[in-house]
Amino acid sequence: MKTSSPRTGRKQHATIREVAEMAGVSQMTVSRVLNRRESVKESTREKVEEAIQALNYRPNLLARSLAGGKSLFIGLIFNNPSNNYLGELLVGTLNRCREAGHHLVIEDFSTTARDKEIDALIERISGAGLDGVIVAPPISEDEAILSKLRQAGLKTVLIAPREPPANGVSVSIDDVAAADRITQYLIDHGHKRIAFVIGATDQSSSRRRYRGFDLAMARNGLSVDDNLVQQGDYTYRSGMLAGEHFFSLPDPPTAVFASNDDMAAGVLAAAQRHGLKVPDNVSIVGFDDTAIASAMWPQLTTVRQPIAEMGYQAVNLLARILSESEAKASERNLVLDVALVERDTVRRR
Amino acid sequence: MKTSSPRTGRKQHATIREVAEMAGVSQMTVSRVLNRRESVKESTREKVEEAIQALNYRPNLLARSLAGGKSLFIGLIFNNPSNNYLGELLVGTLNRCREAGHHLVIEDFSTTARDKEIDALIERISGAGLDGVIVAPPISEDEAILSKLRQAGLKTVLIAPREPPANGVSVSIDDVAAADRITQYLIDHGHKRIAFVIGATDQSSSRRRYRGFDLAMARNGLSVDDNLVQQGDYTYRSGMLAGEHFFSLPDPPTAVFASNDDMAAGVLAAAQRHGLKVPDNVSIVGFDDTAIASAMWPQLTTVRQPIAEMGYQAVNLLARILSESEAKASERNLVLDVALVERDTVRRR
DNA sequence: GTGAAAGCGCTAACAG
DNA sequence: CTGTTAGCGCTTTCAC
Repeated sequence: MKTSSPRTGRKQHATIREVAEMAGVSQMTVSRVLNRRESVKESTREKVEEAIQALNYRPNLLARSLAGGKSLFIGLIFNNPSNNYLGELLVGTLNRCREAGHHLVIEDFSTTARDKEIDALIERISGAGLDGVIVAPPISEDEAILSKLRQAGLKTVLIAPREPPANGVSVSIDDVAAADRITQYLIDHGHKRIAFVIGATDQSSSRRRYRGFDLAMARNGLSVDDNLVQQGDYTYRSGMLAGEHFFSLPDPPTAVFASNDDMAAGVLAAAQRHGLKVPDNVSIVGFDDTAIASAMWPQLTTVRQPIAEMGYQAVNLLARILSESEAKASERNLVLDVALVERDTVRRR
Repeated sequence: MKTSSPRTGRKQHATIREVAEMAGVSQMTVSRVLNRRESVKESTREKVEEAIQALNYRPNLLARSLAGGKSLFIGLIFNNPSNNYLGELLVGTLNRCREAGHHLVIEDFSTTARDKEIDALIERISGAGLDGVIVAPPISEDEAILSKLRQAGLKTVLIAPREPPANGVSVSIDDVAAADRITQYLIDHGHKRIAFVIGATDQSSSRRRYRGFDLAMARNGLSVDDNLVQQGDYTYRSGMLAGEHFFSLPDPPTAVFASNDDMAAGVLAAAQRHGLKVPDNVSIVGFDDTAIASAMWPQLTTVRQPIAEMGYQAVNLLARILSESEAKASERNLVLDVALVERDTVRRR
């Protein structure tokens, strides 16, 4: 890179000074209209805006941040670059960072298994002069790492953590409400014998999703047959096993709600092996809307988290707690709504 | 954000000036040791380095970029935030950007279908003052968009394009070599009757992967039975159909190579429906190592692209062509190696 | 309402 | 080998 001037485009970029000259005002005035601040006479504002147009002026973010003295350096900690999550999370996070003039520093904790490595990584990020960090799942459920982060004195925002942290800040979805909602969707489609596959016992979301299912059933006066609830572990295989069980029953369910998409795909495979057509003979829904949901056939009706939005909000939250003198426990645990994704695995009964 | 000072950490960050004072030298000297440039007397260098340590000094990237006048603004164009690709691509890209002090501006072309929208987006990014753009697949195969980008005068680097662009710059993998390699892997495991599922006809990678398969078979003196080559379209369903065909044959294959993971999953489903155990009775391999490859059971042996690395190199390439006066057609099309991911769907025969 | 001056933290260019 | 002088493009502070 031997470029001699910044932002080397084909045309040298206009600066605030040129705009000021052209409009016959001071840089300060231009800056004020840029930041839509306080009093600027309507007529001068117009002149300035014309000049901006004419010069195709764009403020230089670097200079702005440097002079302004705001502009945070935010770390994003994750542990699996091929996670479906990550792309979207980065999109939302990056977008907000750009808007607000912050800088995102990504930190890959993938290889982290042993304590020593964790320590090294934490050392690295706390030495990097980051203002705060956003922690993506599943690290946001990893108490070992979280506590070390806290010890290092880093401000953190957790994405979809196990529990809204007592004294922390997080953004998550309401698993209970989401599970309730998709169960209700099944019920609204005339299903009464609905089976459920529970997620991994070591993840808190499993319990919450089960609770949501239970709630919806109860509210509709539907009983939950013990035979129609199977323990899974969020893997395809466990879903398949659960399906085998359901479809071998003398009175099989007309619909199955699996706590994630992988298990739903497993249930589907089992159904097909039993000669059952989906959705004609049995309806299936999942949770998460990961890649497999649209890769399988028929495509899965499921529920999706607003992941990009979560990243976006996480940046906001972090910026807020960083600027607050501390305290103010309000709105520290943001809960976002999910969306129902209707595809091809549910049929009215 | 009402922070009054930049990089608001708990401790105010040290500046180059403080380091200079502490070491009893000028800022320039500190800057020189920071940039490990030219001649600095060993003894002064040491003094400076001590001061840096003592103050826990980190250079401010913003200031560096602003003063240095380098620092590019790079756009990354993609069209599917939940693409498996994207997370990793962003990781590599972002990492290199940070190292080099560049800035990444992400551009989502997801909703882009009609010409008008494309125009609007292109307008937006060419107005944004970007120095250049990196184009992720599958947009990198979209001639309509590519030509408009070119028209707008934007410098581009294509990731995994249809063909190495005649007059462009790209980073890709060698599909032929990769397909050849995994076919050879199957052959090395004693397979002779190997079936192949071709990818979508409208994607160039399909042809290349087929060629690689063919090459390996020919080199090993193995014939390719017409009955053992089926046309697919990169979907799960098409893989399943191909599998149905293969396993209904009087003399079914002992191994199947599907041109992507989704189709491989479909083949697996067909095998299981035919009562065939994988990998005991039949081996299966895929291509891409997307999420489904480790979600299915047994987990899929496949081939994986070094996606993060591709992003990293794309930034390098872009920076290079931006600084070159133009010309210099060498090394404009970087081809990276793939990795074989051995999992549980291949058995020695 | 608007402007002038003084930097943000760093590096380039030229002296010495 | 090292220091001085000028900024990078913007915002802040404080006058007017």
